[in-house]
Amino acid sequence: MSKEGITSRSESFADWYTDLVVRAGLADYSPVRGCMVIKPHGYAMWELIQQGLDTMFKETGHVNACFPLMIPKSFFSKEAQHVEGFAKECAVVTHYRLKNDGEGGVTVDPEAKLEEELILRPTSETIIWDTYRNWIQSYRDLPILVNQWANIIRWERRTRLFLRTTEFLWQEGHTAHATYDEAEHEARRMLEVYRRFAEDWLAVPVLTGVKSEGEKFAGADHTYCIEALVQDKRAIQAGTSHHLGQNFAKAFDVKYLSKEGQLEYVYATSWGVSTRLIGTLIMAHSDDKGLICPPRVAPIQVVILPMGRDEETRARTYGAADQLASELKAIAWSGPDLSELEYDVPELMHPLGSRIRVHVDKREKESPGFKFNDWELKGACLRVELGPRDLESSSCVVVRRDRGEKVTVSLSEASAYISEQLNAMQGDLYTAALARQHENTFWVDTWDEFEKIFEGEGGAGFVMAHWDGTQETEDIISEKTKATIRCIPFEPLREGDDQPGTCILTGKPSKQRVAFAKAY
RNA sequence: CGGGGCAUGGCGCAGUUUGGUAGCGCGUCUGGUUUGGGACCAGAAGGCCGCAGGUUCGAAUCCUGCUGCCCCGACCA
Repeated sequence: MSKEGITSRSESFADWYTDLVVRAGLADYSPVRGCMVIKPHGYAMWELIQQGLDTMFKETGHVNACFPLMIPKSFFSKEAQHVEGFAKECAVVTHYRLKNDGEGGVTVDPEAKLEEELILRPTSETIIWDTYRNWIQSYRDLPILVNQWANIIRWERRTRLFLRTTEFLWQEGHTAHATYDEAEHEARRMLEVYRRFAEDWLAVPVLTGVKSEGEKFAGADHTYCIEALVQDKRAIQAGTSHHLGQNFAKAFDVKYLSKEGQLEYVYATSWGVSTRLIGTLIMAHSDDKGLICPPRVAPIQVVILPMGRDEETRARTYGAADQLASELKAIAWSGPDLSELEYDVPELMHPLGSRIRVHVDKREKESPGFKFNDWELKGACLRVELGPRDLESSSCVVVRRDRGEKVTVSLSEASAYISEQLNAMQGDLYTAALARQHENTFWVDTWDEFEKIFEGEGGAGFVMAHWDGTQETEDIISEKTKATIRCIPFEPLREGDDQPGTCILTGKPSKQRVAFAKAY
């Protein structure tokens, strides 16, 4: 990485990503291995994501709560399936006190050993279902629709900023229902919320579908997911929604008295997205100059750069910049109306009302050229240049981050133009990403071709191919090609995808094509 | 858990082969000139060379041990 700019994507996609995250001031490494500091600029993106999703959760009838970070170890033996998935990556609290080691440091006090060790939550199903047992007696107590915004600890071997860290932020919804069908509806409905959020807010098109047995959450009956494709043609799981069946109700003995007076086990769902969404949108849209951020989740949507050589000129350009900024701040901007896209969500979900997020950059030490590059790196959606030449003609120069073209606009029309361009950029980013997804989705019918497409390093896009439905075949395929089944899509991507065929590897009968890809 | 790399002012690095006053760039601070695509000049501050031993008159440099981080594989959101 040179002192100016970041590693290019063509040189090394992985280095590009890390350079971007660090240099754009989104996050940084911490003193603890695998953990990151989310810096204000990156955290602002997370806050916008939270606001958008939380509104949608409220509109679908959910309420927020917060459960403890530490979970008794004994809870983990209650549900064997679930433990299998996480046991290898749990942090354990064994003591509750330190003492002086006599050499100027501290040491764990062996006298302060916990009677029962505590697990730092890798996910909260166990403690939540232990709690739900007390909340649920009759059918009148159902459904329970609770979400929590929380941090999670998973001791991952290999970590990457935002994509996989030891500690990360997420939300986890945990719902309880009287019937299988109701839980099924909930799991599907929340997946649709995720799809809508990914597409409308993050401008990232996703495949929706069900996970294969091998890829599903260990404690689930079945798992749904949204899968995105990023610029290096790798897939990334951007959100999951699980139908947990009665697994946790049985493990924690959660029963309700039905209308008919019968004691029945409760059905459950859980669903979550994490700070990984930030990594996803970075890899989906950004370029070699830095972050390209969809306006809806951009901490700074418009940056105004007033310029001037001398005090007198600056007084004038600063005045004009402040004036424009206050005009923009008065505009209620919540993003384009994408309702024509017709989502399969019963509840009306409208984006938050908000104001245009604008910043006037009055740093006098930095040259305009430096500021151009700096804001391109940081992902301001629109840059407004306002210098003496512009004031002569009562205009300004507006540059869209994703286009880079300089457009001269009169000051009287600037705020309306900027508002329009934010809408346009939100839509254009989605369209571009969708085109990229289409260009990188392939239909393959022979094993030779399948192996060839996944040859070499890096991703190869989505490959739609037939699969005989067995775990063994899935394992062999991933061993040979590094590609995994990302999902079994709900809807055929192309006509005939949902028709029977023969397995790409074994030649055995296949019910439908599934989406393969190399994944993050 | 295997393989590789790295550890030197705030950041990025050189110096290590062949031991001899700790250097460069960026950033920071001061002053001045600048400002439409990463400005310039002058001056200044800032280091237990990851830790612990050892060899030596003398160690960033050689030897031994340790620790940490990053990257690549197997496992995972």
